[in-house]
Amino acid sequence: MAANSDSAAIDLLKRVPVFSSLSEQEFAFLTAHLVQRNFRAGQVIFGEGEPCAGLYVVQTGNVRIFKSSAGGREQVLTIDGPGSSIAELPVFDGGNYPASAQAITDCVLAFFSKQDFQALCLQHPQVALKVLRVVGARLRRLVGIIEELSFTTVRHRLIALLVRLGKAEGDRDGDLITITLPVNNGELAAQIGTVRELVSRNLSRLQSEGLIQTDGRKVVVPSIGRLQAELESSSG
Amino acid sequence: MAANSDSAAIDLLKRVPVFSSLSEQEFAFLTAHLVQRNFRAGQVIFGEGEPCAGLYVVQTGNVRIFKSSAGGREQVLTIDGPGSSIAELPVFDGGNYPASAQAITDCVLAFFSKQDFQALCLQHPQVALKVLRVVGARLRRLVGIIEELSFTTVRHRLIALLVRLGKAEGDRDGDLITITLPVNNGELAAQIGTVRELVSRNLSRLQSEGLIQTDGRKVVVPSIGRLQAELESSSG
DNA sequence: TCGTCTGCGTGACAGAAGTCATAGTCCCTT
DNA sequence: AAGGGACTATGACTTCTGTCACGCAGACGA
Repeated sequence: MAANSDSAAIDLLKRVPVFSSLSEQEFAFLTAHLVQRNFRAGQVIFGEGEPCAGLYVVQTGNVRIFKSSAGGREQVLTIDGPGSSIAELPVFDGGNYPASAQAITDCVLAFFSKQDFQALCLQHPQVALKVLRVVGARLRRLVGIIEELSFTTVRHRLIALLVRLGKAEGDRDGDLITITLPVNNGELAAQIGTVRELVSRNLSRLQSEGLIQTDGRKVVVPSIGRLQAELESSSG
Repeated sequence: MAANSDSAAIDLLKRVPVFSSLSEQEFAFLTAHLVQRNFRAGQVIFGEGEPCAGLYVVQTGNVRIFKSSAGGREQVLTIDGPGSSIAELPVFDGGNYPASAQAITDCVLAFFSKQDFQALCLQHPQVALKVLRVVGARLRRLVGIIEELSFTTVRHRLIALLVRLGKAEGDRDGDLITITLPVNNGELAAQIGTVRELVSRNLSRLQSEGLIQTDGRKVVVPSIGRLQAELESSSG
């Protein structure tokens, strides 16, 4: 688990957006300073409020970043896969982690200490600009979540999620799109800011309206156009 | 309204966090490249979805950044005063403005083109790090909004706002704190993600519970401790 | 094969949120 | 003094949201 010069790991780092402009020597610096850490599915990587030790890059697996409430509910902020960096921000503003991170699947993460990464940014301003670009995308996502929470209903957010899933990873067969929900209803709820029961109810209702057909975690969308049309009709 | 070397303006720029590490010469570069723009109260500075031309620094007045919904509702993301930079992010990720900006009071803003500012960051990595710090704070605020929207009620958010206002700008007189609400109910509603009527109703309810006394836009808080205690009791 | 565990679907309900309509107040202008 | 405009308060109502409780089905290990 210490410094690692495995060439596959280096290849992956080269494909990480934040590092993509570095030279070979600079990678040498990077790989000399990173630490690989493994996490089991479900394991907590860091918790909200903990002091920020450094930055992680996902090498294998998926990680979710989320807030949890006193009452036990969770709100997912983002799910990151291989190549994504996480916790870029607290590295720079010196504060604690603003949310918790948890491994969804078994994961391998590369860890860089705060100091090393700041030094890298000072020596290679390009890296800082790349980080800013990544952070920009993150901010856009957060603004999007705020917009949805503030203006729309659970139904709307669920449809939006289905449409997104359908376009990103649905199996297309003519007009039909078949989605295999990657997670259970409780997790879907955390992703759209509600509870398990409402996800279940709204899926049922969408089915009774003929907008989807469900079979366990398979969701068949007869017409993604009709589904999407629902999004416009209900914007409060 | 073209390049301006007014010394008061320069003094203010020196106090802007993002620029605080620059030397005199670097300020010369800055001031040679900035453009001052004036806005009237209520005027739109840029609209959501417009291409991003550059970055602004608030010199005088207050600016609000907000999302608006199809149904005419608004959700305020942040209110920025003198010394704050706005729209730092779309400068780097190349995308459009993710939200709209509007002058609350009459304003003077300094404008830097995207190109100039990126050049500045490449030459002075310190600036990029400062921007990252500022952006970190912004991201924390957004996460806080998401948390409130996702987990709490209008009542809770209103109380939180009152507590914040009370601590930041309330007139203290023994245990009593008197707040003068800076804006009307509609704007308060936009700041906590709801509508005018609910702000009105909840203020009434808080008064009937003895937690506040209202008189127009004056709000007297007999015990901020009791008010704050309400925040803990209702976290869903 | 039998418990046990996890996840799913639903009914019943309480409270919260939002909409619409109405009436009152204050202030400014004419 | 009268009228208009902006803001506020409130009642009536609908819809949405979240909670609790329960029953059911499939998976899995003992």
